[in-house]
Amino acid sequence: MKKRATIKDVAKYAGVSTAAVSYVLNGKEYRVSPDTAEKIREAIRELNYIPDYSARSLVKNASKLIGVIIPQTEDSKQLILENPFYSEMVSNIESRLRESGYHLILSGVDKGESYLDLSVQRNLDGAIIMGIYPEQFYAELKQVEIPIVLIDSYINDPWFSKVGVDDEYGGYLATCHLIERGHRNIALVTGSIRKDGVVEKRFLGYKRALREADIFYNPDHVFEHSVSYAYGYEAGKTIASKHPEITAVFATADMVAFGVIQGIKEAGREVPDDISVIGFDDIFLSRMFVPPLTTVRQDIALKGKRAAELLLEIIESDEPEKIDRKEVTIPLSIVERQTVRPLKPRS
Amino acid sequence: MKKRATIKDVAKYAGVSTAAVSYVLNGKEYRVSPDTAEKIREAIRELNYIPDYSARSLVKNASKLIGVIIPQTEDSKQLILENPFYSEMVSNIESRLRESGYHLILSGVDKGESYLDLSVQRNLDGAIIMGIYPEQFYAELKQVEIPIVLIDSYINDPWFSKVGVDDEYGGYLATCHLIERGHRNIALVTGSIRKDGVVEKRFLGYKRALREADIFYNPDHVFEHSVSYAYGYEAGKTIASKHPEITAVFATADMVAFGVIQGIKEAGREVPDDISVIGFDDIFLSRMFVPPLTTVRQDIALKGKRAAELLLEIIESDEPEKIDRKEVTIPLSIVERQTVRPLKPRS
DNA sequence: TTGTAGGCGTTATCAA
DNA sequence: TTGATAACGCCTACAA
Repeated sequence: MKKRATIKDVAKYAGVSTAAVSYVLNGKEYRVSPDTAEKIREAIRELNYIPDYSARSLVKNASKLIGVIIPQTEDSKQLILENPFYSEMVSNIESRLRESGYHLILSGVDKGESYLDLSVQRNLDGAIIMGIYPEQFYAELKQVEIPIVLIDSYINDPWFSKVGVDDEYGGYLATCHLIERGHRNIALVTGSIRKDGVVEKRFLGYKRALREADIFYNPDHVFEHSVSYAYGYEAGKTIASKHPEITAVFATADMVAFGVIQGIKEAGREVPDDISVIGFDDIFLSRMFVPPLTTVRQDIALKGKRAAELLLEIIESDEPEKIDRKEVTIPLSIVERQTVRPLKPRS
Repeated sequence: MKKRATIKDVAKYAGVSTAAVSYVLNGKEYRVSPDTAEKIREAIRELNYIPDYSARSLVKNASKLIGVIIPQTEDSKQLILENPFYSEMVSNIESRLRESGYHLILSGVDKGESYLDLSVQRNLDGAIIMGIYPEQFYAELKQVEIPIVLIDSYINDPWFSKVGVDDEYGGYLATCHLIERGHRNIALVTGSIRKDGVVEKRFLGYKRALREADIFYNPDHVFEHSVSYAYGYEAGKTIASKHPEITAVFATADMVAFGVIQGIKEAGREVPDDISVIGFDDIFLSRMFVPPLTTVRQDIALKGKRAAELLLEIIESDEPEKIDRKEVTIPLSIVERQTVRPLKPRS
């Protein structure tokens, strides 16, 4: 195997010192005569020289590596990447990062494990984190002192930048949409309502909408378990078969909504004729679902892109420690498709 | 910011040399007295020492980093990760890799770009590549001389290991399934048929099945463009409205099948009552689609896992150059759900 | 069983 | 404008 060319080889080939080569490599050409610069560039081309980022990372203490963490499945094995919501975001993060010359290490984190290892082993320049983790997890992360942006998190710590949506408002919007169409017995189907999680906020929005409409909040109408198609399916069946009073459901994620609809059909009832369903996220599948899903739309691609940009902004500032942490909120809107129908003609 | 502990700090703290520390770090404890070993371990714990992989990569010439490449969208911006087929695979690759202490750099590669840069910059220990690229791309990759496994590729080069399915057979299976149920006018809806691509093989299988059943192959019945929901939708509409003779379609990917079905419905006809549809892949959505999709199943998770294992096997062998490249083929089977119906009672 | 020292590929300091 | 040379953090002969 022919050894790869190092900076020394280039220097020798061009008849200069390694320092000179390093200069032209790092945009300090002004430190070198145009003549030698050309010779060096020639040598680089000729030898097919490509710098070693490990060596660079060692001396510059910057790896051009960004960590991206996404939640894992319950059994804590696979990434939850199958959820289009995450993959769409990762995809956009990657392209934005690559555009700026950074690479992305994609990883899950085992339950109880810390991300400390990876981030210091690899000398990460920054990290983007999706999902909710134990407090402990964030505490450790802070110690590493690398810039971090949290996606969809309500962790309140000035060290972290955040991008998310107004989940409470989203929940409110969805529920109002249903209420305005005459529904009063509205179920909530959702993943587990953890303190300070997005789901809790959506839940809060749901309750606020009910309250403002003077509808009695009925705990029996909230179906809480996991954000998955499978659970939605279960809940849908239950609702359709055991809760004739329920005429509409708000599912806190599109994937869950799909399950709910399927479950309802399985139980022999129709959407939206018998029961209306509204989702949350507007993943690209929602458009192609049958029937197309009415949902609370957020711009997922934008979310990923903004997260990447926020991070880069901090990393590339002169004083990363000093720069203000930001919080960007992606707008929300209802997109009406075909899973919600007015219960009765408006009076 | 408190500096991170280095091996020197550990050595000093434990009152030994850096060599000793390195020994226990690298499983060569037999070179050290149990006593000092304990002291060292203590120091590591105390100082929260975590080795720097960059430095390690430099001296060991091994980065514990694996590159994973997935195709990009046509506009060559985002990754095609939204396609659940890919995300499911990536997810499984990641978990298998992490299990063995490797990390994954996820990346797309711009049209015309090479992957050379990334792989040598990062000193990748190996790479897993999905999708089809220009010949040139593979040629360059070979030069880097790192172990590589190709997923779903028909590139024929002993340097590359491969994991895939028997696509020709899959296409054959799908088409036979339709023929056996009395269909004779069977459309093929597919991404572009490139030489040596999986799609071409499936196309070949389709033709073989027709031939064996003495059905005339009608080029007007193949709809070839891109593997996307959107194109499937177009094709579905066209088929339903302009080709009354067609009673069944074989879509070469589930995502396309979804589009086809939607298009057919849009044109006012029903699946499977008017037209039967069979897909390919069995992504997890196929189960939850309405109606549940009949399709050619491949175990996507297994595919990712096997790819990772194949790669690790080569990397961790003593003589990576010598080890035999392998080709693993994931089995295929038809899973009958509700989008295909017999055209007429069997005679 | 232990420690010394050279080297991995870069960058950056400091003289020349 | 140049070029030695000392880091960076780690591993591994080689000596002791």
